[in-house]
Amino acid sequence: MLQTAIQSRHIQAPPAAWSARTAPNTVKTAPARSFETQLTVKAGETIFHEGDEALYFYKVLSGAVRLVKAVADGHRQICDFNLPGDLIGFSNAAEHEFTAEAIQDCTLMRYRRKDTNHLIRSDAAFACELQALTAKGLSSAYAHMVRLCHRSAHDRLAWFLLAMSDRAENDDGWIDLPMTRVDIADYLGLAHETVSRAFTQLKKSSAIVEPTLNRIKIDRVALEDKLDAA
Amino acid sequence: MLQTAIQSRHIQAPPAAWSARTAPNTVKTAPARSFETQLTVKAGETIFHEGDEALYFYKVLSGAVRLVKAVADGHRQICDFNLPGDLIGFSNAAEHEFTAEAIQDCTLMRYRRKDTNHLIRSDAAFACELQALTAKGLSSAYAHMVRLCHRSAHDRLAWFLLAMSDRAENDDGWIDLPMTRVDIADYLGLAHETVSRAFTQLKKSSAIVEPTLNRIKIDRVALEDKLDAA
DNA sequence: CGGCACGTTGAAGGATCTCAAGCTGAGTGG
DNA sequence: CCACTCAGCTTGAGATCCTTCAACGTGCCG
Repeated sequence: MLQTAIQSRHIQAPPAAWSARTAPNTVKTAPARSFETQLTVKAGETIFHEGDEALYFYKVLSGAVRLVKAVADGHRQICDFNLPGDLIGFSNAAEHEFTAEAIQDCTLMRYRRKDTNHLIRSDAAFACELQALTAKGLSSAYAHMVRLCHRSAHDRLAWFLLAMSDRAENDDGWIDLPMTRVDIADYLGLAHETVSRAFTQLKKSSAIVEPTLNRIKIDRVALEDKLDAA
Repeated sequence: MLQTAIQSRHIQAPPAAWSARTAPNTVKTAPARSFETQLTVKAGETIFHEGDEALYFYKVLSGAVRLVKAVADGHRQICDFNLPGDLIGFSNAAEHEFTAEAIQDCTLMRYRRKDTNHLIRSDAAFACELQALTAKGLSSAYAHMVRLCHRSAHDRLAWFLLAMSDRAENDDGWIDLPMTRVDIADYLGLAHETVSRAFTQLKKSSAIVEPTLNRIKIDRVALEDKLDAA
C-alpha cells in the first residue's frame, strides 16, 4: 500500500485522509428517516453561503462539492473538495464558515442541526461516528496545510493528484477530476496558469496520462519520486 | 453552554472552561482528580511524537506549544500554536497526527483517551462537548488555510499578527510572541529570512512596534489596511 | 456565427528562496 | 570582567520560481 511505501522513506504520509468521509461503497440511498431529507443540487448552485445561519449539515451521496472562503483581496481559498460519503458543514458554530457550491450535479442528505444533539444523546453509535468524521476532517485540514506549505507548484500538484488517487480512483485505475483548473489553483494557492503548466510538464514527463481534461491516470511511483526529489 | 455542561457533570472544580480557546486568566491549577494528571514540560521538549499511539490528550495551563508535521524534503509545517486554555491532540485517531513540542516551559493537564471514549458512550453532554471542540479545531484550521493562501508574505504575517492579537494580547496592549522567527516561517510557509524582512518593513512603516524580539504592539488599522490594499 | 467559459502557452517582471555574511544577546567559563 | 560560543535574527545579492498580462485555442450552446 502507498502508506507503507512512503513511510519507509520517511516521508509524510500522503493526504489519504481527506475531509470527513466514509468509504464510497458505504454510500447508499438511505431510507427516509424523520431526521434526514434527501435533496438534489445542480452543478454551479450554492448549497449554503459563508455566514448563513447553520441550520443544516449535509452528507454527499453523489456528485462533488467545493468549500470556498472568500478572501479580502478578491481571491478565494477552496478549503476542501467533498466527494460521496463526505460530511459538509458540520461545526457547532452558529454560522457556516464557508460557502458550499456544487461543482457537479449532486444528491445530498440533509440533517437538521438542532436534532444533532438529541441524536447524539439517543444514539451512541451516531455520536461516535460523528465525532470520528469530524476528527477526520481536522486530520484532512492538517494534511492540506502540509500540501500548501510545499514551496514548489509541482510538489503541490503531485501531492494533490496522489490524494485524489487515494480518494477517487475508479476500479479501472482512472481518476475523475470534477473540478476545473481554476478550482485546483484556488485549492493549492497557485495561479491557474501555473497549475496548467504543471499539468503539461507532468504529462510530458509521463507522470500522468490525460486523454481528456477531467479524466487522468497517474504513475504513482513517478509522482512520489518527484516529491522525494524536491 | 456546552462548557458549563461538562464542568458541572464531570469536573467539579473547574479546570477553567473546556474550550479550545479559553481566556488565559481563567486558567487555574486544578486539583488532582482520577482522570487527569498535571505535568510540566521544559522548553524544547517533546510532549508526543507524530505517529505515537494516542493514549492521552492535553490541555495547556501555561506556556506555549507548537504542533509540527514533518515534510518529505526536510522542511516542516507548523499546524498550530497552542496557548493556555487550548486543547492538544483530542482527535479520535489511533495515532497522533503531529508532534507536539513545548516552545516555552509549560504546565499541562493530561487526560486519558480511553476514559474519553468511555465518557462519550456513557455521557451525551460530554460527547456534545467534545464534538464542539473538534469542530472548533476544524474552524481554526480553515482559517489558517486562508492565511496560507494569501500570496504575499506581508499579508501572511499581517494576518498572523492580527490573529495573535485577538488571541494573546495582554491587558496593556502588548502581545507576547513565544515562538521564534523560524517557527513563524514554518507556520506561514515562508523562509525565515522572508519573515524577518517582513517584520523589518512593518516596523519601518510603523504598523508594529517591537522593542524586544518577543514583545510587540500592533497598529490594527495599519495592518488591516495592508490586507485590504493587497 | 458569435459569445463564453475553460484551458494552454509565451514573455516580462517581481517576489521569494537560497546562499552567505554579519549582528545581537544570553549563557559559560576563565 | 572579559572572551568565547551558540542560537536566533538581520541584511545583502543573485538565481529561481511564480505571477501577471496577453494572446490564442478549444468545445459548448444559443
